[in-house]
Amino acid sequence: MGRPPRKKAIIERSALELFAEHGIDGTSIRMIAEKAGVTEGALYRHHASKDDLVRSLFFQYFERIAELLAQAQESGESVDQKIRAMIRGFFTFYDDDPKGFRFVLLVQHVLLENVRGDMENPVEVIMGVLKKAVKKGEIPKQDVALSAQILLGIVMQTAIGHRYKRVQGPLVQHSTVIADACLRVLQFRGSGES
Amino acid sequence: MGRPPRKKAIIERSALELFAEHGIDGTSIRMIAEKAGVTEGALYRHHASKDDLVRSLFFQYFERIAELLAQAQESGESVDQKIRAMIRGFFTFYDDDPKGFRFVLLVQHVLLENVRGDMENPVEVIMGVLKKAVKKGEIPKQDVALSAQILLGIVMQTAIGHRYKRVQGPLVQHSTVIADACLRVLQFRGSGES
Amino acid sequence: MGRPPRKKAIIERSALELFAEHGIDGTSIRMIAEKAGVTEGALYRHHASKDDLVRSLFFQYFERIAELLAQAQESGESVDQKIRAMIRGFFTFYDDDPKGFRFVLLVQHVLLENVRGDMENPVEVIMGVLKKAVKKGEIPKQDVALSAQILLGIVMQTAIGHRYKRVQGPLVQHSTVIADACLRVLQFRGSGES
Amino acid sequence: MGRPPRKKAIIERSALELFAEHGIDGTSIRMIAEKAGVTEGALYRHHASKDDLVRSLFFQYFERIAELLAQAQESGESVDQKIRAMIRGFFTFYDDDPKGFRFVLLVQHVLLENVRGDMENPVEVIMGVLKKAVKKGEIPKQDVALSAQILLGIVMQTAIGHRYKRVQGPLVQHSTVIADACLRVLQFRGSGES
DNA sequence: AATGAATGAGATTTCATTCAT
DNA sequence: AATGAATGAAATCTCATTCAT
Repeated sequence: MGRPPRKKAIIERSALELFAEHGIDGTSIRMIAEKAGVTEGALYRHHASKDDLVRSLFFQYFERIAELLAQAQESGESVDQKIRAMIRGFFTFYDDDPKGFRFVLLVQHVLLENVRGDMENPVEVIMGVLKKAVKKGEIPKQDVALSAQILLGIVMQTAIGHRYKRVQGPLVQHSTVIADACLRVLQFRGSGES
Repeated sequence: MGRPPRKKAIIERSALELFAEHGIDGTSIRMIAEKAGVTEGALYRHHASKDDLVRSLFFQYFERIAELLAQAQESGESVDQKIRAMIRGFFTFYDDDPKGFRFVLLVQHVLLENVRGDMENPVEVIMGVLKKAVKKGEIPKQDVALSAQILLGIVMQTAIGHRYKRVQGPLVQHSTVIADACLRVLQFRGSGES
Repeated sequence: MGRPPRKKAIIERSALELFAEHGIDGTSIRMIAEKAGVTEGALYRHHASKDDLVRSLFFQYFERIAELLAQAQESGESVDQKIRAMIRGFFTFYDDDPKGFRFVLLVQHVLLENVRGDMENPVEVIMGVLKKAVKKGEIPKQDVALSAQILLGIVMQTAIGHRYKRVQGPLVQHSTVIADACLRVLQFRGSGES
Repeated sequence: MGRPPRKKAIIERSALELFAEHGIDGTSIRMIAEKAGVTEGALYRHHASKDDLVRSLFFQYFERIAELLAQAQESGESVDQKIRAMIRGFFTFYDDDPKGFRFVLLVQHVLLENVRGDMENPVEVIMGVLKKAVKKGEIPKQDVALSAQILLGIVMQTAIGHRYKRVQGPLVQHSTVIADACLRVLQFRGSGES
């Protein structure tokens, strides 16, 4: 069996960390090669181009996040359970790999437009949850597209705030507070707080 | 005595728009000069470097936004009035100059760390409002730093969603809905919505 | 009467000092203008170009040095008197204006080729003195061109050594020692030392 | 495994010759690349910058000259033998590679200050020889630092004079005359010239 | 599978000089 | 007489990519 993609994984991780720290354009092929302990040419055995490397990394993460949300969502019955599970899942992901998160944050603006319609997509997953909740009467009728954006904003900004030291400690610790805020936004009146 | 610097404003606006559209690294000095109708060298009379140009533009906007929030905040008596005024102000700013907003969004991650402590700072303004509201008993005791991040996230993501066509129409139209959501997050029980 | 060439002199002195410190190419028109307290354009009222400025400064010094040597030479009767006077004169010049000397040192290689045959020329002055001394039998027959180079080398290197702190104190203090060395080179057996 | 760096030596020699002819600032990277038959970028594989290239070339020569003098010095017993050998060695070096010499002459003023204390240094070698000669009583007590400068000046200026056609023929031909002059400067009374 | 020298295109920046004011 | 904005040309350097070894 051997371990064929050893170098490939090292290269990708090196690239990711450099991208997260210096940005895409601030990271040269040479920097990646150096950090990965290979030469510049070797990179092209695994990826057709720098652009291809970035894309590949982005979609890996993008899919992983969408999947994570989808699974979390399935794990709960009611909206509040689903939302809580999703937020916990997302924050755990952040705590495990903050550099990965920062990378996604950086390239989202460039690459979101390339996301194919048929791909698992975090925003779509959230909207799906909200639509079902409205239909089931768990939350009042509302502009679910807008609500989904708001939830996304809350979660993302919490993570960004963490990066700039405005939010302290592991993010999972804040899961409940954040989830509560989200549910208030959605006007969920459940077993909730209050 | 020398010629008046007719081109400075044009250069800055051209730069801003290109930065907003193609990103900082995606915009070359040549592109800016071309769009502004000057030669590349002309740029360096007004700004020491590309970096300096970016910085200067960012801080212009940064201060303008902080000021806008500070003024809006003063215009209201109660938290809810303040919050509503701030959001309306911010969304109006966005509607007037979406490119400016997009630019700020792009560079914030690079430049936020350079913000001096003595500068007007949007996050500080928001936190100030929240602290006072807690003290006055308008909203329950809470982690105001975290709450400020949440509000910021809600507002920013709404604007981002607008850019990616997930939120439609002028943003001011959504002021009330968004403000309501923010107030629910803060657990404000006022003259509130229904 | 007035004082018309006030600015011109300031500009030239500023240029000279900057050239001496940073070299010709290392000194920009802007630097000179700044140091002289005028604007870039103003420079072109007094000198047609940067090149012209450099040339003009060089020939001013070049002639002054040649003249200085010529006068010193005339002040003495015998070779040794002439040589001693020339060296004392040259070192006094250096002590009075080391920056001027450094400037001349810098540009000599570029400009020596442009020296016109009819100009007063330090090397020619020295050679004239030597030729006459040979004719008068004060010193033995020798390759006066080569001897002139040697004398020049001794004097110049003493000045260079001063700049690099290998030779200490005002250069005039070393006049006698250096002149003695030069006379030994020329095999002058006069009232000489020992 | 990669291609051997066939062009490195060619680049360095091309650079040296252009520097010698047009000066450092008068030589552009493009000129060097063109002369060497490579593209501009190729230069940066072997040297981090133009400055680095200049430095590297200078120290190569600087060390070679210091070594040459050190060896010549060891080859002789008495001062006069040492001095004669050093001058012969130096002039041979000049005759073999006048462009290299001219290059060293050009940059010495810029780079001498960067010479590390632990490097072989021509001036130190000369001073060492003189100190020992004084101690052995071969030459009278004197300011050896100043004497070393004088010897250096004599030798250097001879070479400069050669470049400006004031001294003719291969320099080695003048070794004896120059060495004699140097020994007279030092007041060496040996088997000397009559 | 991998190396790293070399390419080719482009980026930022500098600067002597000109010229409208 | 002077200003300083703007030009135009060039300089240094970077970098994704290719390819001989």
